[in-house]
Amino acid sequence: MLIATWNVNGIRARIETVAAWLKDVQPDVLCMQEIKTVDEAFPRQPFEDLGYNVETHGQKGFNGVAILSKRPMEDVTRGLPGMEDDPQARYMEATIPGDHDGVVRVASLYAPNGNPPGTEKFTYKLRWMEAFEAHMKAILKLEEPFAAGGDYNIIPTPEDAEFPEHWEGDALYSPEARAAWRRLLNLGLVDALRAWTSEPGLYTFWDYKGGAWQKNDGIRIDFFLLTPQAADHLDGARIDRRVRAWEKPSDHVPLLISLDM
DNA sequence: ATGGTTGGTAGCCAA
Repeated sequence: MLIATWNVNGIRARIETVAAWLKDVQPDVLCMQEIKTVDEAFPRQPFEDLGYNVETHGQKGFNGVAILSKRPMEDVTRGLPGMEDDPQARYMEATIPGDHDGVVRVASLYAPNGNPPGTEKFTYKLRWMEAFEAHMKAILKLEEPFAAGGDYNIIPTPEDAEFPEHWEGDALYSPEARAAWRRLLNLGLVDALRAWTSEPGLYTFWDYKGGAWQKNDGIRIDFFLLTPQAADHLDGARIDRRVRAWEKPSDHVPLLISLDM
């Protein structure tokens, strides 16, 4: 089964782009971030018309995540455990049956940006990552297939940026954020794209500003982290950078994984 | 060279 994650930067501004991409690639599941709308205003119809079930966890104006799935979803949960008082909509999960007899639980997450460092936004980013790490510890104990897809807002290594020097002093490249990422890997979670390929220059985000796309000033900040039981089924991972050159693009592009299940 | 695009909103705000 093909599972994708894509920070769409406003679903109401991206209906045609996302629908065209779904028609072309036909993923079984799409995790979306930054839908930037309340659930009631999410444009469900165009995606239901393409054969997708739609579950959302939105808020007014900012943030917001969603999961689209061709197969019906079960046990949908909204909000990150340990962050129950958080008004920002950044996390949801759903259980999705595979093509055969397997089942995978999927998370769609939008981790805080955290800029600028040294502010409340930065401490919120670190607090959110701590809660996510604690939740992943609990997930790993279940020893079940689990795929956490989304915008982690972390540049883990210099190899994850075309110009790492551009990101010195940025929250995404801060020692604290990178340490949070390493702790997730040290728990035993697998970076799906890196498990599949060691190809350099793989990025998922190019800023709208300063002609970043034209200069290939990209960073890899969108990921699928897999439990070992999900990684056992991994039989492909790729970034679809074509869409960054489309009309009215998001500043992020889709990341896809294929699970043989 | 504290920059300069986009989306959603009425906060120049967040990214």
